[in-house]
Amino acid sequence: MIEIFKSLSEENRLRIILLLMQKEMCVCEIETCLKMTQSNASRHLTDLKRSGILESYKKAQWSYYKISPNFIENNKELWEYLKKEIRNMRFYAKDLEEYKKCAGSCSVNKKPH
Amino acid sequence: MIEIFKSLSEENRLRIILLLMQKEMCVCEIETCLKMTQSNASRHLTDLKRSGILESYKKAQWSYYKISPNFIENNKELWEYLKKEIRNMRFYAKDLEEYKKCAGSCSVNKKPH
DNA sequence: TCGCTTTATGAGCATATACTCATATTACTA
DNA sequence: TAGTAATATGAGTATATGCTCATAAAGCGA
Repeated sequence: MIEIFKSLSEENRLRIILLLMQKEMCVCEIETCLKMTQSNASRHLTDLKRSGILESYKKAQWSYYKISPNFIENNKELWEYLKKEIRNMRFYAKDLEEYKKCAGSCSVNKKPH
Repeated sequence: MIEIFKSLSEENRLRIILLLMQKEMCVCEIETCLKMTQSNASRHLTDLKRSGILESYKKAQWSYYKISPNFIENNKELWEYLKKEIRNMRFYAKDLEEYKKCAGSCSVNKKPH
């Protein structure tokens, strides 16, 4: 439980969670949306994964991260609390706005096929 | 919310919360129960109060701390989660044991009256 | 009043955390 | 095959955190 609370007590990690509440994303999308360095995004994602809040899988050269269904299942009250309270965070509106603009900015979405 | 999570992500502060779930206590009782220095206990209590989790009042030379009813009211899901999950902490049984032994150890309870 | 108890807090230290830059690895693509 | 994109991670730095010892303030009681 302490590891979970520790992960949740950092603004940039909560911002990542807000994005992933919309849909799963790869590192470079998150990095772009939140305007953070690749290194920093990757480290926060690793942290959130280690505490069990996120899961990830690889597909070609991309690492996709998403909220862990297992986490939600095992931490129902906390998850409800988080969903409700994250709306009061100062980054909420701005980051959701940014999400709409930049989701799909990753080059995987730009290929003509 | 971040301040709350930050307060909750430290073992000694969770141990204090466990004690205060039983009943309100003064600093020196907590200090004795948890075998921590007076300074350390006081600082953790100040932290928990600042994040809104605890309230305190003074009575003679004692400062009594308790879980803030307001906090519980405003953070219902989180509180339920905490009550449930704190049972799984490694300090749970031991500290409750200690609580039974040392609650009331404070000199205010030793007066003849 | 004087000494004791309780509490809060300043100072200092060791460790943890968040961040950046640089680099290695892996996978795709021209 | 060479180059590009995406990702993870080592190294280094600045700041935050948790702890202790020492001290100050406030209240009680002999």
